[in-house]
Amino acid sequence: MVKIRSRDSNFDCVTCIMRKRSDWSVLGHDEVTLLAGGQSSYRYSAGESVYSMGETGDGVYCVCSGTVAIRRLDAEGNSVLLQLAYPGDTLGYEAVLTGEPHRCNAEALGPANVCHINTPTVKTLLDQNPGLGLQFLRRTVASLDDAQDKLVHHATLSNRAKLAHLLLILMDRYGRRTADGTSTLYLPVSRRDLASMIGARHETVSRIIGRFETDGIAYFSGRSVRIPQVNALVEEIRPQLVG
Amino acid sequence: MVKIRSRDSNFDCVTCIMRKRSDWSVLGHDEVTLLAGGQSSYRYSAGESVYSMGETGDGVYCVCSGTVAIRRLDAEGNSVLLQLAYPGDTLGYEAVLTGEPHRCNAEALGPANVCHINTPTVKTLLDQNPGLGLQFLRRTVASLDDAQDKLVHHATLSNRAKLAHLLLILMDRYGRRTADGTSTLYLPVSRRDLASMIGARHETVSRIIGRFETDGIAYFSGRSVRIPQVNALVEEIRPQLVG
DNA sequence: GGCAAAATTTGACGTTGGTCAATGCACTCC
DNA sequence: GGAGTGCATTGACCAACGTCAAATTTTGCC
Repeated sequence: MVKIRSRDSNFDCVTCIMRKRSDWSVLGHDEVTLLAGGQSSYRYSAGESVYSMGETGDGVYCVCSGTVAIRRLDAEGNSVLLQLAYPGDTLGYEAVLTGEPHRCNAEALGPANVCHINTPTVKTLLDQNPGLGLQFLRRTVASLDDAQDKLVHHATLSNRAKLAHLLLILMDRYGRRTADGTSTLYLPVSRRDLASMIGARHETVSRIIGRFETDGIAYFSGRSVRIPQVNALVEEIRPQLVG
Repeated sequence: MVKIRSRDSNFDCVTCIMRKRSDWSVLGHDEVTLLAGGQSSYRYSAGESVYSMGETGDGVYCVCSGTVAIRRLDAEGNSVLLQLAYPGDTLGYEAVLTGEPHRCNAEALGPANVCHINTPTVKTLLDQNPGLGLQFLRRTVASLDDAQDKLVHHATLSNRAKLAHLLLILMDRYGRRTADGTSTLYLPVSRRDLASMIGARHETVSRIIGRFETDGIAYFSGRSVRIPQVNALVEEIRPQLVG
């Protein structure tokens, strides 16, 4: 993780193009100046930690580029990948709001620019502009909705269906349609993370992948995936409770 | 569901003792008056619906007494019990904030008093008092944290461990310690709901209950549960991935 | 480029837990 | 009081999936 020099206007909230797509879009001109004053930009490499479970929240983080994985570990060290954060997403505000330590790890999955906004600045802005809190609230409600959908899926879908569903979600962000109607996808995560996202073991994911290939549904090579018919994945998602 | 007459001071926000334990505790005197003006009290019987998936949110609901179950259904009609709401909890604000229809059903599990606060009043209060939004935000963050913990449990615990864990949680609210060190518990939900809460089939829950009894861990009779040693339940919760 | 560590795949095996079906039980409604 | 309805329990069966272990590939790092 490297700090980016403060005067670089490519990494300044005032000019940041991500800001308009983020929670901070509700701020007025003076408030953006205040934001810029409490902000520092950092460059992370793949695998570097943005914050860790148990640490005290010392501010919030705003993703400018790259993908950040939000993970939670249980007592035995099993890691579960709960969420992928993308440019425009704000992270770590839970700890600032509750005063509790972070409940998750945040880790850059690849090269990523992430800005830090210190706690005093965040609290001042929250007090000053009710819209900012509502924006955070809307985002948190969306995350909650997402988590609850996952709970429903965990309760009703087979691992095979859950993997198909996850591939469809990843398609939205990482997929490309090629001319002949097939789609390709470069996975942002390892097989282990894939497994933890659907609540299965990584060996099981390997086997499901094998069956997807024999069934002609998706072909994997490392992190590249080729999907001849996206609809075939949709067909896989049928609630049918299974071991 | 029966409307309670408006002038009954036992069901008025100004005098409501639940208010001080709820999100609305941040309101000032004038704001409470405004709240009371936009509020109506209702009495629900067991099984009655407070709101349903797909309906447009026409305000928020505040639980005064009783327990309200928050459920989500999937496309095939499988119901998953996501949350139990207790006196002081505010429900349905997600739909008001996002403008989207309700994503869950809310249903009284037994006799319950629930107040309704109409959307204009809620929006006025949110604009007027930034603390109210922050209060909602804090509560939503807590719900999200809870949902994510469940996701981790679904990914790492066996159904038996999950049921033990659920019983411990229900003990906190519905349990009683008797003189001789044993504890008793009256379940607020059916076996089916119990099953959906841990992501298992109701037959599986029946069998786990049978094994808890042969193992001397917990004895079930209808919705009554007797637990000789609460610690025995804690022992059951060990992450060990399993079928 | 080459070594070490990590990730992935594959196999064999046992268990959990889902499916289907039958029965018993509790409650409500005429 | 009897029929009807939904819930719970139990049994038989087996497919899905976790566990353990070993082989193989990929990745990261000097």
